[in-house]
Amino acid sequence: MKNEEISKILYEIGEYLGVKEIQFKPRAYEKAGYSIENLEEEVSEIYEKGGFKAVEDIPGVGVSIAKKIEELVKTGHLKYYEKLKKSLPVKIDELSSIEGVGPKMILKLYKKLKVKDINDLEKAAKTGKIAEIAGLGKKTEEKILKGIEFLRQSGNRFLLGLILPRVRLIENRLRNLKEVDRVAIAGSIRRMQETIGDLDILVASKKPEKVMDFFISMPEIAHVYSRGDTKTMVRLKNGLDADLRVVPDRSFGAALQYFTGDKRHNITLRILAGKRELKLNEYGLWRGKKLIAGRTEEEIYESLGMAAPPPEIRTDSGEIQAALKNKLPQIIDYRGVKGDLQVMTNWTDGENSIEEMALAAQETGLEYIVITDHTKSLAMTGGLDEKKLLKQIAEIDKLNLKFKIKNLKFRILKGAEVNILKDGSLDIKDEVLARLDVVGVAVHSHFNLSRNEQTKRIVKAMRNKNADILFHPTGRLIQKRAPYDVDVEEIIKTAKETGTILEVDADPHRLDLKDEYIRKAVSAGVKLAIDTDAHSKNSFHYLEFGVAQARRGWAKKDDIINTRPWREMLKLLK
DNA sequence: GCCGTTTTCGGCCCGACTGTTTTCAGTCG
Repeated sequence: MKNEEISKILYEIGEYLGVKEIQFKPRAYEKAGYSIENLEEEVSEIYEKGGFKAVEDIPGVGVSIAKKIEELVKTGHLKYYEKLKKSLPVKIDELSSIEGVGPKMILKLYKKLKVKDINDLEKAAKTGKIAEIAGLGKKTEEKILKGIEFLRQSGNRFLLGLILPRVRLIENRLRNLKEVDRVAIAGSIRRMQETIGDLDILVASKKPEKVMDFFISMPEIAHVYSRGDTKTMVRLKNGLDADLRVVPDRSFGAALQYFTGDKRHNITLRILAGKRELKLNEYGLWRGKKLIAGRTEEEIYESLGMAAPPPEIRTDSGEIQAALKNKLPQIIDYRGVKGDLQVMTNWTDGENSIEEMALAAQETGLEYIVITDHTKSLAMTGGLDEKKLLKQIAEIDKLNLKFKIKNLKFRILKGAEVNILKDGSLDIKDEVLARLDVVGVAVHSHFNLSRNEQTKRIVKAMRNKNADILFHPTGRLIQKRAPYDVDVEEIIKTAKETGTILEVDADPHRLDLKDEYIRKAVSAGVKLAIDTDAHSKNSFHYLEFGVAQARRGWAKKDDIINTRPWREMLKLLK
């Protein structure tokens, strides 16, 4: 049984216990579920290797939950869970995913109307039965119907890369408003998560009514859920929910800290404050009624005895402890990347010529790019064979000469995105690969091999003495395609052993490697490259998302090879 | 049910908004 399934069951148990109005246990199960969801290793493997004790060592898992996990791993099911489901036969995860529907309402709806799932709920709402229940009303009924509709049409989250330009537009518009003293985007966007659920905007102002008026009159607004002087919630036309909070300037830092999250980070921080007889809320850090800090985030963290961890790593996974010991990692800076090691051109499936790509890269501040068109077995892109590759090498030599004459300080390096065949061999001859500056290798077919076969295949490719970088190592497309089944631990091990670089693909649809694997690779001493995988001259700004991904994986400048000038970068390759 | 540089027992984040039960419970973030 996979971690994903185990954590889902633990979450569900938490929800059942919540509906049954049992105290504190729901959060214990939720915590354990979260912990397991974010484990790098499979619980089944942990159990196999270290037994019951090792499972109990997982944070948030004690004797009781460890026993349940043991039963799940051993038998594939859990009697306790089955019993809960029988005692309250409702699709609890389904119902609680509806906006406005919580444990209390689920219980009421089941007791009065025998509502078991979304379809029952929709029927009950449409026939006006919900409004008849004491404590509920017409508006609740409407809200439920709206919630169901939303869940059906756009239940998923938004890709950060697709939403960020629009968000910055709104941010700048607010910044230019004279009633606005300070503005910031908080939440998952500030943490630069791969996908975001909603938009949290924070404003410091002495005239909140004016700010709210302006906000709800913006052209992007589709619907206003609620409007207050401190908090307004809206739905944007693109389907994104947005919250605007207005706070006094003296509380701006506290609010920014609070709304940036994530939730676990904040809970741990508040408990820490409590232990020092302080109270932390979105208005500040307090000793009794005395405001200790609140104007800036920095002064809040400082008053708690630490530097502020970068938002990207605020996940309560060691950053607070590191900060308390003054050992926060110096993670890579957003301007730290000097070159792009995966760039496509119109020689295959890119839109622009080599020269156009080079000039566009230079405009965004890069010092060099590697041209990495596809190779011959990727027929749909018109992949290059040995002969064409040699021709491209000659073309790049010419362009570099041209740049030199023009006194342009920019270097185009020669490379390829070489296709890994089913058996792990490469589709370009070694003697031609040897003439390239950078050889990227990648899987583009046979995604459905068994874990063992897929891992062996990729490991074999990595062992090729010309294979410098493994591009988009797990092949996932966020919200579209799951990663292929591969043992990433083994890939990391092989990377270390062979000196193969692992890529952090910055394309917002890929962001591959994932943050947890980046952290793992970094701590194993494996070097990484952040590449845009650009197929057009307009895609170099993807670098930001790649850097964000690397930051979330605690990667430092030194861990990323293309933070170096190109000559030094090349020295780190095989 | 979990956890501990206050604790192996006694705690568990906390404030805003809505709807409805006119003084507050439920939900959310």
